[in-house]
Amino acid sequence: MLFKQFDLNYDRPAVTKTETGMSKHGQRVLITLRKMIANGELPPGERVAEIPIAERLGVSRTPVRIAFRTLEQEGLLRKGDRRGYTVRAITPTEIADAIEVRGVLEGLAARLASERGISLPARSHLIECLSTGDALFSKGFLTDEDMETYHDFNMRFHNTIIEASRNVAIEDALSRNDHLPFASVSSIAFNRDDMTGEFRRFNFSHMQHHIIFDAIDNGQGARAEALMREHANAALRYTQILGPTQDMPDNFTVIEREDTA
Amino acid sequence: MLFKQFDLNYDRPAVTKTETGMSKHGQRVLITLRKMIANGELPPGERVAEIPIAERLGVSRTPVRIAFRTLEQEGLLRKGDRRGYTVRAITPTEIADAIEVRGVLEGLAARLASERGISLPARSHLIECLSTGDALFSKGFLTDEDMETYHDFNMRFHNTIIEASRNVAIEDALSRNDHLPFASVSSIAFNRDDMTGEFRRFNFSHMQHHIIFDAIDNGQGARAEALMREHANAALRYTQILGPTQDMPDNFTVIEREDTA
DNA sequence: CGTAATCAAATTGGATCCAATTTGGCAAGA
DNA sequence: TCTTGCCAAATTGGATCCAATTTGATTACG
Repeated sequence: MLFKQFDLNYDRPAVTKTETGMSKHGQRVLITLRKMIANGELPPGERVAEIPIAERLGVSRTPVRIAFRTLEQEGLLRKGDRRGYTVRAITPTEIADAIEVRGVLEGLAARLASERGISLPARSHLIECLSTGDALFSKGFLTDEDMETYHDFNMRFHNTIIEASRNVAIEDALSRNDHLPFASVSSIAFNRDDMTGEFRRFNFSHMQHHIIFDAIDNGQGARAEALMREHANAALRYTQILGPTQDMPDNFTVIEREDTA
Repeated sequence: MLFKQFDLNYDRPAVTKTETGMSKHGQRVLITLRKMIANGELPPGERVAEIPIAERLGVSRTPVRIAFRTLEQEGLLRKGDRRGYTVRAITPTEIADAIEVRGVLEGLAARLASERGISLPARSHLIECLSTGDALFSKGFLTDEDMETYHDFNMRFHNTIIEASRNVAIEDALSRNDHLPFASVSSIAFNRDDMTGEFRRFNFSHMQHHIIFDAIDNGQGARAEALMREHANAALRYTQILGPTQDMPDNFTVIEREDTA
């Protein structure tokens, strides 16, 4: 997990995570390109060629070629008719679309988890996530560290329900959204200058978690589905914050999970 | 589009479609590997290495490497912990899961199309698809050529609704399913030895198309969504036909669209 | 002056070579 | 006989080279 400002420079030497055993260059190129697209360093509509990118990142064309295909699959690049790729525009509308899709898919997961019943370990895990949140919000305020805690158990809460659905296709369908900024649970943003407002916002989200669990735990599939759909709208706020240029204001902090795939 | 038996051999010299301007080898390798996985020529769980596949297909390792990444994104391959890829098992359960996801996503598309209203050209296109079907079924029986016609307008009907939703994320989320056999509208199968039964089955599907259009055309979003979800279950039949070995009986004919991406 | 044709530069895809890492076997010692 | 360590073979990823295709520009001709 990463805790950072949004507008940091991504040109750092990428020292982290050399222990994975995976190829160094390939992963780094992929992650770097994702971020360059996400923050507009590669403007939407811009044509990207292999050679300039390879030189810019200091690698050969091979890992760049691999990364381009992957980014095309992820929807971040679009291949032209004849030659080359262009950066796909990630507009607030597209993010809102992706959030709506996520709500529907996670709603399906919640309904299936309700109908099929969740395992005891999964249930315990969800309860643990809820308790962690209760402890957080019972203080009456939120710190920056609390936000990281929230981000962590929020992600686990959602992933647990997706697993509990026992429908592997849901995770596959969601994996595309995971690479769009702010369209998945793997990234949240909050305004450091309005922590009171953010407390109320995230507390509301947490209360939704409670009633979603209640619905699932009582086998109320339709209720769980509707609540989870509504819960996804909590992320719609980011489409209001982000302008057309995708500039995140300086007083916002972004927490996101480091992409691995 | 392709009209063929399911168990033909895919080792033919691949003469078709040289006019696309796209790379010959890369596309062919990708398509061939998809089919080899789909029909079990590469058994589930089997470890696939670059060199044997490259030699088997008569190309160098480069296009195979590209194809492996794409197939991993599509969910047909899974990469091992340390090295290599393994063929992901495509069980009837997984196909059923994917069909359920498709129903939910297309249901969302139908609801959005209802709520936002469809354009006049899209409406005309849907009506044209319905008329084509009416002409087909009014004969009282179906021929093999009719099935190809059905497959064609069925695909266009569904794609038109997805476009009419004006939510681009839906198409992205569905694109993964499109590569699973029988999980998308791009492939249908029918029993040549029971064309009477198939007539009734596809006629029912067509009637569903009618009421889905009616719901969309009247702005009944919830109804359209529910109907489209139910409509997806028509594909669930394939999970009954396909055994655990994914063997399609000889008396079944499969119509599927040639994969391009 | 405009249009078409040809040629050069750029870009992409495939093949091959090289380095790095892992896997598996074989041998030696406890 | 079992375990451990080392070496070789295999596999993968990156870099470079080569071929094919496209773009665009310049020139020549109408």
